[in-house]
Amino acid sequence: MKYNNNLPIYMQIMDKIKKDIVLGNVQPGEKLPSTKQLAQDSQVNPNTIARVYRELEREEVTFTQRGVGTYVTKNEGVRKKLQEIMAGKVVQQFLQGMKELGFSLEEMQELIQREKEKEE
Amino acid sequence: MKYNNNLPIYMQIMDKIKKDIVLGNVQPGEKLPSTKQLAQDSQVNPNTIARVYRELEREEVTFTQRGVGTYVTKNEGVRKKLQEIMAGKVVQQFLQGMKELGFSLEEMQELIQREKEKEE
Amino acid sequence: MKYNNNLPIYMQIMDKIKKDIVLGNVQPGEKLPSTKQLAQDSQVNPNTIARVYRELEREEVTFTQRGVGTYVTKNEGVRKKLQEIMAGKVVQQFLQGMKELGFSLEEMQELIQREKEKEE
Amino acid sequence: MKYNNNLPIYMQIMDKIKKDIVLGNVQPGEKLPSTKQLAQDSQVNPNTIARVYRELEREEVTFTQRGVGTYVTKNEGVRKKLQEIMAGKVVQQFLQGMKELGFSLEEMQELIQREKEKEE
DNA sequence: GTGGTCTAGACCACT
DNA sequence: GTGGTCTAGACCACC
Repeated sequence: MKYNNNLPIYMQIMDKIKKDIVLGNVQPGEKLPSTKQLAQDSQVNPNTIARVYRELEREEVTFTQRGVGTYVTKNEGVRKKLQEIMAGKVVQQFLQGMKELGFSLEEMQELIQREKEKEE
Repeated sequence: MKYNNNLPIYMQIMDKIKKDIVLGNVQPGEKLPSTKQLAQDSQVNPNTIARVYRELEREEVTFTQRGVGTYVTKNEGVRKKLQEIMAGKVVQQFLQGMKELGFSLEEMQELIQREKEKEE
Repeated sequence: MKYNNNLPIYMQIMDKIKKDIVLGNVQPGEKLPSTKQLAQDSQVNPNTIARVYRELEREEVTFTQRGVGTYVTKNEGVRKKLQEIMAGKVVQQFLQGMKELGFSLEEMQELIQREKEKEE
Repeated sequence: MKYNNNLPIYMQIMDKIKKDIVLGNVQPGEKLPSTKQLAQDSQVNPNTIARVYRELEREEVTFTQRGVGTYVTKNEGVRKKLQEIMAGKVVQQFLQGMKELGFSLEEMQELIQREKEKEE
């Protein structure tokens, strides 16, 4: 058994940016902070941020204009797509965690239903 | 921003043991491996395992006989209680994660429903 | 026969702190010395003090602010409660010790009474 | 602060023997076990037991006949005297402990009284 | 600077 | 051989 499964920092920052896109905190086409700026804000090495932007571009979430900056892709579908992917991860984690505790899908539904009733 | 949300090793191992109890992999009253044994198996320092067993005893999940070993509590209710507590945590994590992505409880229900249909 | 009835160091230090709270030497809400400071003062390893503060927090005698310090709980009732618990222990030890010497409760009362008269 | 205040083993064994005399488990004039025998029973070095008997003799609790054995003193008063001395220690410990917790002698009396009522 | 965790290795008490 | 305690020293996260 290994007991250190932390996500690398660059992935955590990527997730944070994606979440901001999903929630509309940053809009399609909007400029993201400079590498140096974000490095300072996140208390992280600029190389790490460079990697963040490189990977985001590879995933076609952002695009980069050399000497100018990094922008959120203008493709409007990106929001929806990101939301689905990230939600999928959360759902899978939930399903796995509950299955490991011996719960069936029906029981999971009931638990969510109970939350709904609690909210009312 | 926080870029480290890992549980400490001793808690991860506690969770692993609790999960084993919930699933019936270890029965009430059954002896758990010795600290040194589990330390070796888990590639972890014996002190860390000592802490695991100390905290589990505090939570009345196990009991300890000095010079003999650590045993799962004989109280049959423990299984049920642990299941509820641990499931509660997984559910809360799910709810929070999905809310952060802008999902409503209804949408979460639909996603689980879709999983159910996938399974059939 | 057992020839070692010493409390572990960490418990002795816990008792010392509790006693200080009971006597008002430290007030509710007051900051306790840092682990490293107290470790130096007590000529004890910082890990041992860490355990002291961890257990005190578990008993809700103190609370901890990560990166700031450890404080006596603000709940005013703590003083009274601690006093009762600790006095109970002293009384039980007394009762047991005297019973082992063949004294009755009446005789114990007389001895305390004699102390009272001595004082006057 | 020092946190190791264990009584030396030889004193603990002396106390045990005195307690037995007080309670009449061994009678005045009765023979005590041999050094070797008691050493084995107590899992202790024979030199330690030799010291026990030497000190008990010095306190005139026992007397020794060379080549024969060690005996409880025939003086009938010894029982009473030992009881008083040992009880005095227990009482002093109690008084000090309670004073450190801020209790008055009256309050101590009340607590003992409460024990008496509990017993009935 | 604070507390929190972990390792390495030691010694002790109990069986 | 078991768990319980302690030390020494290290690294991390938070403020």
